[in-house]
Amino acid sequence: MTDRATILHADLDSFYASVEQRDDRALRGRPVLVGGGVVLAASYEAKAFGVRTPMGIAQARALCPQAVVVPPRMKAYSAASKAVFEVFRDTTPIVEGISIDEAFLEVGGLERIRGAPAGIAADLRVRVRERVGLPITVGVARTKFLAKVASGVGKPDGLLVVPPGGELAFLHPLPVERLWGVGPVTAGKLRDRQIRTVGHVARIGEAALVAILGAHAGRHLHALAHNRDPRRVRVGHRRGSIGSQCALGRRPRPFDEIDATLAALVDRVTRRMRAADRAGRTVTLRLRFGDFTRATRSRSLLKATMQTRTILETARALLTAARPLIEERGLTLVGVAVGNLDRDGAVQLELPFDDPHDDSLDAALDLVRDRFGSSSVTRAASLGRDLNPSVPILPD
DNA sequence: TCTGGGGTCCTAGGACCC
DNA sequence: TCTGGGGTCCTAGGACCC
Repeated sequence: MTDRATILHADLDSFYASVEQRDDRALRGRPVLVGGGVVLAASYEAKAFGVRTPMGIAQARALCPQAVVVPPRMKAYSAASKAVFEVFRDTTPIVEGISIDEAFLEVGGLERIRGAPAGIAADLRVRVRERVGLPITVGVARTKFLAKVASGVGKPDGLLVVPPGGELAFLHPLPVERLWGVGPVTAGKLRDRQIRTVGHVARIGEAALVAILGAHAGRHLHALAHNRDPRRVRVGHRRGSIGSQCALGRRPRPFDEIDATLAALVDRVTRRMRAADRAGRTVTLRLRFGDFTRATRSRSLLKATMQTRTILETARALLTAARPLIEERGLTLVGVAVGNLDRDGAVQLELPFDDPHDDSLDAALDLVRDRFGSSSVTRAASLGRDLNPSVPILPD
């Protein structure tokens, strides 16, 4: 970690609702809900009434009867997102998109050209407002995690810089729910033990946290509570799966109808795969039942494909196998996803090492991990006696 | 007035391999 | 024949994110 706060987390405020207010004057200053069955986005005027996502539209209307409900216009949102990301990339080449409406930006090393991070962040907010017409909040900190927390605290339409040295004073009074990765289940486990603030998480020690949450989550949370987060801003992320799902409602459906829905989902997914030029090898069928339990069934093919026929055949086989479960519990949601997407553009480096336990191999791997991100680097082969060690680099 | 649609990452057991 | 370490891939489930 450097001694300067150079990581920006930029997060559009109530993104879908803001786009609707931008495009329709009549909606400005009024509570706006975007959604069909549930609220996908609520404007701050609506949030003031306690509306949250994802809440049923009916419940949201009850809280805020004067709200205007508009159906989502995904094309408008993705166009707005593209325009905002252009502003991001005009600011710095090191942009890591997290979702349609947020990204990390690394602005260290831009001092000479664009000035200090706080100024860059302020400019960024102005330019997003001028060029795209949307409010955005930016958090600035030394770590990704803290920049994200800062933008959350700084909302709406704000800028919050956490100065180096002031991190723990900022972080520790916050409720644990503010930590990235703490959802309802984890928060509940902590609350059961009277742990409510980040400061408390930091004090109780790693071993205790591991005992409560398990090895990975415990260590991770402990590190975050001390603002230890070595992750760098990464460019060139590629997703690992493409999927589509469809809620069916509570009404029982004949199996034929479910099968037809599955075919439509597979068609949608394979179209998107072809548009993105990504083939995948693992087909996953996602099911949700009347009692809200879930099940997934998956099968891996020998070879990656984007062919509708192959993927549909596989998905159908999974659906047929799950038929007894469906008839027993009643299906309320069906989805299909194709994962294990091929990593084209993979580079394979063959590095000869006489001694398989040579530390320099690990050093080389660390170097590559630092450049490309740890999840995109794997060893091709284990370093057994008679193997030819090689290191593939897979930018994802 | 019960809960959308798109994803990510982690865990854990079993099969299989050297 | 038995034992062991070290590893990969597959499948299913679960928590979490926006």
